[in-house]
Amino acid sequence: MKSEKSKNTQEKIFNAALKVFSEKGFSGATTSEISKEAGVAEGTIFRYYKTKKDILRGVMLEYVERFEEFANLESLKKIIRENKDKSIEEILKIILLDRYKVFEKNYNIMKVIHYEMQFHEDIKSMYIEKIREKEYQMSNYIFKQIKINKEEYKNIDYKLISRIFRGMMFGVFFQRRSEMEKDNIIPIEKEIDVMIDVFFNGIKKK
Amino acid sequence: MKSEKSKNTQEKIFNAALKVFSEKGFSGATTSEISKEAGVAEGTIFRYYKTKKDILRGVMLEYVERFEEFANLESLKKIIRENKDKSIEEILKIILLDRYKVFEKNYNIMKVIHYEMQFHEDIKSMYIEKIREKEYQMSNYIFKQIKINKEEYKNIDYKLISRIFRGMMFGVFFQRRSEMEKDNIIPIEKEIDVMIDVFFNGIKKK
Amino acid sequence: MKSEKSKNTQEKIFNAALKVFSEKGFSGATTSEISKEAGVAEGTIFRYYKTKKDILRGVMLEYVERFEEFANLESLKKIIRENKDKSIEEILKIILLDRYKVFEKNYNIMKVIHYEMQFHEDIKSMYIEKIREKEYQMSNYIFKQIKINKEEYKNIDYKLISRIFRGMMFGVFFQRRSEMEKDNIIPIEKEIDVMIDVFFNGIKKK
Amino acid sequence: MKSEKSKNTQEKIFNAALKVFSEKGFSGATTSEISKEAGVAEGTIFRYYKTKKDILRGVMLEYVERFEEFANLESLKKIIRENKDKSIEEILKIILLDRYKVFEKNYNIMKVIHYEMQFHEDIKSMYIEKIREKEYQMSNYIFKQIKINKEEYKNIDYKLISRIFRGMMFGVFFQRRSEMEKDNIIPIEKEIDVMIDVFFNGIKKK
DNA sequence: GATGAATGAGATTTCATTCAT
DNA sequence: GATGAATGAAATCTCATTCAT
Repeated sequence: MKSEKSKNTQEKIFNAALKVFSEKGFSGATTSEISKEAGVAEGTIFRYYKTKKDILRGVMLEYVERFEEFANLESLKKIIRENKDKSIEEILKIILLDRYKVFEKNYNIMKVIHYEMQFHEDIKSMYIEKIREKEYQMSNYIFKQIKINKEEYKNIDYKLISRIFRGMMFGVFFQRRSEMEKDNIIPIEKEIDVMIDVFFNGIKKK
Repeated sequence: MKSEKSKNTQEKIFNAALKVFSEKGFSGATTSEISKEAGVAEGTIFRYYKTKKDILRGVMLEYVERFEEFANLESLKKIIRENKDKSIEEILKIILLDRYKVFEKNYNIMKVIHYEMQFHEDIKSMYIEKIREKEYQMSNYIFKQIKINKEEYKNIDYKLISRIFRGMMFGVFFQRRSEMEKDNIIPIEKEIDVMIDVFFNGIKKK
Repeated sequence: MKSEKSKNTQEKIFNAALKVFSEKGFSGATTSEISKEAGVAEGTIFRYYKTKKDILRGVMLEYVERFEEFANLESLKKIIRENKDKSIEEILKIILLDRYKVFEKNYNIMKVIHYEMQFHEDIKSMYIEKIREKEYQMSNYIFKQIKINKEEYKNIDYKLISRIFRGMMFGVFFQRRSEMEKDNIIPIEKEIDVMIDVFFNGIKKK
Repeated sequence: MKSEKSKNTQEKIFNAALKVFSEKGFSGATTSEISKEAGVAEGTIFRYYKTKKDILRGVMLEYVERFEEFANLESLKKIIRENKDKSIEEILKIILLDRYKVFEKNYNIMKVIHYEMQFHEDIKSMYIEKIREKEYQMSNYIFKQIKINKEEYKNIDYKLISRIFRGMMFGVFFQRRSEMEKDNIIPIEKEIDVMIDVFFNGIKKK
């Protein structure tokens, strides 16, 4: 029976930890800094998380939860169904823009997990099972649809196409974030537009 | 006057540090583990590097050195000149395959620097100046060439095309490495082939 | 909001550090020994002092504080005022005896600071500003009074007389302390008596 | 059979050690810095001194040697004999000026020994036996002479007078050295003049 | 529940000393 | 004799975790 207040405290700790992890990395973060950032005593952290590592597990669980909310096959199918009148390109542009916004909003949590999973087997296997596999399912689903449409599109292994698309998408997204210090960056809408246009033009028969 | 012996010791420490950094991250690595891995006393490390952070700087310097060796505008131009009879697609396939091999060989050092630059301003600014800018120059150079060839290619801002291409390339490369536990992974040659074909088909006029 | 308990811990550490510093010198002292002497864990020291050097700074601050308490121009003037009926010699005997008692009580802290200021510029400049200058002001004040009394005293530069007096006083004080292993040492009262008598007889006109 | 070269090396090490000890203290000095200052390899030090502590013992021995050269009862008596026509004040002024010059020349070595003897019993007992006792003997000798001259001088315990005189002398000498940063310091000749005049006037009968 | 002082294991770093060349 | 690379014990310092209040 979590009280309002204690829920609030846990949240403060979680947010503080996420901030500090994303700025210093898990190992570089100290519970002392997290407690200061959260505005609680250092000991309080350990009433909510048994160990520092446990906070990281909490971050992972939150990541999975958020991911499942915004990225799942059902909602993808729903979007496609609801936009039957639009071309697949148009639909994907909508999806990617949405994904980029989610990406931006959840950048810190993603960054932390992507970095730390290298060093923590439990985080890694959970990531593969709960995130990566879902990600692959979704992109595979899209390009399987296209493969069916044999007349218009080239006959390329849909899994390979799916791989390249995913690589391109995340490559472009991460590249944008790594250029945050630049001021004349191109708008994301324009970049997605061109990315999708080139890619789909590329996989079409002439 | 570095003796053979001492050069050897420094190398052992460097390699050990690189290995441990890539397995545990900079903060998660301990000088004790590095010394064991290198087969030297812990104190010996500090004859070669003033501080642990200094080892990371050494890794960065080595990265820059290696990068400048294999990735510079001159050698890129040379490859293009030497392959004048081949199509731009063919040339890029050669370049990308080469880059992937370099990427694989230098994966650890790249991974370490890409991750750690988030947490160390000095590493980050050096990375931007010495690596990223050069990378951008090179890909921009390639797509500027194509732009000139107006008849065949669509009229898209070459910098934007260059961005998307780089994103795709690194996205695909990193995706491969993050899937190392998979056994049925597609050969890199095939993946590059399709990637280039789709991308160049995509930017051509119909 | 320092609790009683933590104030007590800091004091234990301070006293232990002072003892060990005075027995081994700053560089020769180890935080391990200080912690044992203080009866706390070694790590506890660093909750109260950021670095070992910081403990020395703490010692310096304490020295200044104690010095300002017992040695300031106002209280000197007060003593003189209150003893108007006594001769200057009698007054100075009272002052010197008091100073010697303070000297004995604060011998360790004085010794540590006097020695260490040679090696630490920050300690030295603080010493000069906060201690030596005040010391000079006070002795100068006394001998300026005497100078005014032209009839009785020789016409010697009061600053020079003041210098020699200070030198004699501290020389005698330190000589006593450096002979602690001797058992037949003359009582301080007698030594001060003779010192003052000789000195004032010496500066008087015949 | 010390060769010229090796004698030279030992001397270089000795001088370097003395310099570094006087700047950093014995514990604060490192053999690495001494070797750099001496212009020899670190290992070379240990061919001439078994341990770092041994260098300090060497410094002590050198101090004793120098002291015995310039300060011994025989030469004191000789000076007095040779200046029979001069007053005791005049003779002491000559002696003190000479002692101050020796003091200045040997300041570093004195400073090091005076500081370190607190922390090293062997150094301390050697100091007491070889230096302090001789020092006391000499000043006692002088004031015993004066005591004999009962008519002119007050009847004060010659040992006490001797103590105060020594305290004054070293107090004044050290005070001068501790004011090295000042530029308008009074000449030593003048200070000695006044010091002796005041002191001897002070111990005379009216 | 919350606090924050205290802990102590372990991390980084220093440095006198050794020894192969 | 001289060198300086290597050592490892010990020093300084950090920090996750505990626990009395």
